[in-house]
Amino acid sequence: MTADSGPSRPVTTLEKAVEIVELLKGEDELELRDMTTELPYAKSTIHRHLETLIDTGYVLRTERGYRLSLKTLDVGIQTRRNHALYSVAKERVDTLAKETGEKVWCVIEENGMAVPIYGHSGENTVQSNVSVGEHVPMHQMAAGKAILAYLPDDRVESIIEQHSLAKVTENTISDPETLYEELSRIREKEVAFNREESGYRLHGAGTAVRNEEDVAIGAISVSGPARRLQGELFSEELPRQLLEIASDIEIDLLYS
Amino acid sequence: MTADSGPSRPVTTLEKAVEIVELLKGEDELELRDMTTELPYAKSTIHRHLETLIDTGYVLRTERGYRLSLKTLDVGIQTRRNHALYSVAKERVDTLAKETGEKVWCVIEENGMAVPIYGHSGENTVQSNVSVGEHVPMHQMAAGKAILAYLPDDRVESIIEQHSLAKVTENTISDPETLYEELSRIREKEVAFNREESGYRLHGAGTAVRNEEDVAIGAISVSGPARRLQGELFSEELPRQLLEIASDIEIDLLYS
DNA sequence: TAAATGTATTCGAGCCATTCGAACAGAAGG
DNA sequence: CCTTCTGTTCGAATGGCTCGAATACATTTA
Repeated sequence: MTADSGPSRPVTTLEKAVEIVELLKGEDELELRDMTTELPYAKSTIHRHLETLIDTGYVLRTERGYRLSLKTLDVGIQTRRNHALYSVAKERVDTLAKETGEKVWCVIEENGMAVPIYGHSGENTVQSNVSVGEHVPMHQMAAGKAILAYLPDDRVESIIEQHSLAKVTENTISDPETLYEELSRIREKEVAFNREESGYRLHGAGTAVRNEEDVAIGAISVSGPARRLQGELFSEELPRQLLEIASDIEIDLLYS
Repeated sequence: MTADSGPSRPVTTLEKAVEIVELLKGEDELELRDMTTELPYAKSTIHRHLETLIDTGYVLRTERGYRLSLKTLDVGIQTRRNHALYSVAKERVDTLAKETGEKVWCVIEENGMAVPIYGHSGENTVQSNVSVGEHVPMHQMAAGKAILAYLPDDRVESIIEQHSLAKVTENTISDPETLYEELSRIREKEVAFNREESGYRLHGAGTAVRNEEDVAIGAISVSGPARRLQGELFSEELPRQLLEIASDIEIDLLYS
């Protein structure tokens, strides 16, 4: 464990509030009672926290409980908008989705996790296994692997260490050695592939978007049914389109 | 002032944390120094809060400061997904945007404010003056007025009292009497119109989505350039489409 | 290179706010 | 009407938050 174990003197009151918010996040609404059973704090303590959260506008009182307000959505959307990659990638993602007919994602890395910050569906898009804002293990996505391929070695190591390589399908890379080989293969072609590694019947391809130092700041990926994403389209056509869009975005980022 | 002035004994530590988050929300990134000048707390206090927020994953340390992480986006998106209206309205909004070629919104009310929770652009959509998650005064939007028209009188009164009727253009309704007249007119036609009331050159039309007790739980609206949204299309065709979609959504909500 | 300036981070001590538990109120159900 | 369950209020105590000062670190200036 080389990872930092956090601040020496955390603000425990704030930690409690975060626990409450994360509890509410999972459910449509919760009663005070439910929270007292889930959290090791006195009923009155949680109640007072909730009152404060209501006062600040982040929690709403419903007929039979409490839920998070859409002020959380406002914060999230603003945070996304503040990302350099988002604004320049958005329209290009849209057009690529139209061209390919498949789901196109813009993904960034955060705390060692892959986070889709924007997605656009094409004409034929099927239900996908990720959604905006979700934090997904890097090695399970084409975009995540593409980013890993262009991160400093020590970062890659610490990410693997921190969140081990969980298997979700037969094809998921769960061995560090295999992953390292995969990453150098990705660097060769500049494209990462996902062949049913995140879910059955689903394929994906992604390319990193890099800064002036050649370090990944995100990735663009296309995902869809394995049945459609195969053959030359998958291994040649899509990569070409992805490399083009990534290059365009890189240029936009440099000169804006 | 009939509004509650908040809890008698708020958790001030939590309030401080919220202030920090809201400060970060506005900017791409902030240094600790900036925050000490903006907030009346000791440098070490803010520092300790930030450390805790980093530990929980909601704040990231950048090269030269701090910013909110995309965990906030995750929370916001989840909150939206938990909304009953969102999931049923989404696809219908998409199709209406395709049909009309204009921007279509799904809006709900929260704390007396109109909040667009989902928007889909059509073929000809122009840049709009609101975005997802933003909290907008009810009287400035077609959707907001449509919702107000189907809220209990006392709620409407308290909303007007709480957030007064700010003018943003010549046409914005800023007088309560005029607004009440407008609301009864909306109830007659079941459709609300916005004629350059939220921004110049922009028109909009919206209809409320109501529950079994005929109380608004949200609204669907179409907005676009005044030049296009006019004449019979604006006053007849769009309202017909909106009423249909709203009715469909109401049925979906009742039987699901 | 060193000094100087401006940051961030650590730490001790005091005191205030948080926390708890218990008591109260209010709703729901039998 | 009583019982049970959930939410709300309140006093007291103590433990954690806050502050300010001191330290460490980075960046600029002479």
